Amino acid sequence: MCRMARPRKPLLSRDRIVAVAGALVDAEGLAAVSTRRLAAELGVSGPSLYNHFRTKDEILEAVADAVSARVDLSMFDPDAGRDWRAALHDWAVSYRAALADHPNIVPVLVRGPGRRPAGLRVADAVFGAMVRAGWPPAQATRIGALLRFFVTGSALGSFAAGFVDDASAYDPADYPHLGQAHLLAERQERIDRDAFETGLRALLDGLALQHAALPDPAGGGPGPRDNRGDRGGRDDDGSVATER
Amino acid sequence: MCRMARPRKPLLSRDRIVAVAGALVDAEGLAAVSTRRLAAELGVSGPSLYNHFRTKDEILEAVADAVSARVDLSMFDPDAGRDWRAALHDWAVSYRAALADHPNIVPVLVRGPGRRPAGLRVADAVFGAMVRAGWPPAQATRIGALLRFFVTGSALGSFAAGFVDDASAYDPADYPHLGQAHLLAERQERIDRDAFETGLRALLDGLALQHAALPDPAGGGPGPRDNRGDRGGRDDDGSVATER
DNA sequence: ACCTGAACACCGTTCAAGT
DNA sequence: ACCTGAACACCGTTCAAGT
Repeated sequence: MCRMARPRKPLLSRDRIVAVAGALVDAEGLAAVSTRRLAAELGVSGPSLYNHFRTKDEILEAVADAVSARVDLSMFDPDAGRDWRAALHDWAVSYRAALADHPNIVPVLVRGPGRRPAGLRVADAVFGAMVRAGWPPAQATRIGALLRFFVTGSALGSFAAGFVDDASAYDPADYPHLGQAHLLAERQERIDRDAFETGLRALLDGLALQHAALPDPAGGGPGPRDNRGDRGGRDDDGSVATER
Repeated sequence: MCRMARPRKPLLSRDRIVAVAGALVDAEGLAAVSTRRLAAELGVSGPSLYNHFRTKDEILEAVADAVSARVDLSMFDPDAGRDWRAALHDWAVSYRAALADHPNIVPVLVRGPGRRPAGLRVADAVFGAMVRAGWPPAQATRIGALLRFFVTGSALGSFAAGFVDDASAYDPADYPHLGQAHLLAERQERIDRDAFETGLRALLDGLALQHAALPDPAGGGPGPRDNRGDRGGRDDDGSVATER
């Protein structure tokens, strides 16, 4: 009966806030998350959240980071025995699957890894593995970036999603090639997945051509060089000349 | 002096609203666009906007469409004499440039072409040109989608943007490969552009391998088939078996 | 330290009223 | 037809007050 202002045991924790916020985003979308609504879901009043996060945006960032943290990175482990191409493929597939499981948070996620720890762990793992595979550091940076472009783009901007399932919206005189556009809507997921697979294969095929054209690594050893721990750190910032 | 409720000449038009909204988005970002703020910028009161658009979101969609409309599509014109690869390259570059000119509207743009006319014109142009170049219709659909994934992903989710320009945020013990991370921030634009170029080349190289492996088009004519106007329209919906 | 209600300065949208 | 002010049901965030 005692309606206290503060219970002996804290009602909230960052983890619980993030878990409930994530569930709410998944169930009802980003727009459903207001501080008042989220607080109600947690059984507290709105301003209570500000004891644990500085802004609502920080809460959403934490939700996004939790999703990023679920992306498998084990394929970049040197002990996993995956070559760079197989590792990139597995990573992209795992990355896309994680985003597809939580599509509503993707708009937050794509704002960049930011200070989110999981985003940084990903960038570090990709970079390290590509350098170990013989890619110049500047190129390793680009590969991490461009694969992220492709995966997040495929998770966010469904191409087929645009085609509304309403044939009357499309006058064939305006769009001579889109007569079947309304059919595309119902097959959206299939098309997006096929486009993702086609694009990923093309991307990896194209990168393989570039990798094959790489000069032998300095020192001329037979195996792939492994420079964990002793990179000079002076050419991993993009300062290496581009090759075109 | 007469403060009339309605002037003899309308104060607003859809075009003027879109133009001012676009300028506001460019100058101060999406968050700065409230109906009241936009109306003030237009010299009217908030609710006036609802005489021209049904929702605020429709206004933003129109702004996004205006940006889409500025993407060059002339490279897909059969008279332009560009092969499919050169046309895709030029389109991707033009597309990215249009988005880079108006980065703040990109989150709206990536929600899909929707009913926006410009988005549909783009999809139609790419699809038509790819089919003319001999790609099976299902594959032509995928190519449009996957290039859109890559271009929008590169415009939205800057990889380097995540690295805050503050070395203290990165404990080398946590991220062994990111010692120079704070340097990345100031080179963000360069890295993103290089990653885009590297990825685009890889994508096109990879697609060229797939195109070269295509069986000869039915009918066995020497030139690329041109089926403008007489596609059956029954296999452009993704029903063609994938080749993996 | 952690939660509360009240309050501030906003939102998008509706609507009756004006001309 | 097109614009207005008033109003409704919200926002994110701050803050003094409680324990």
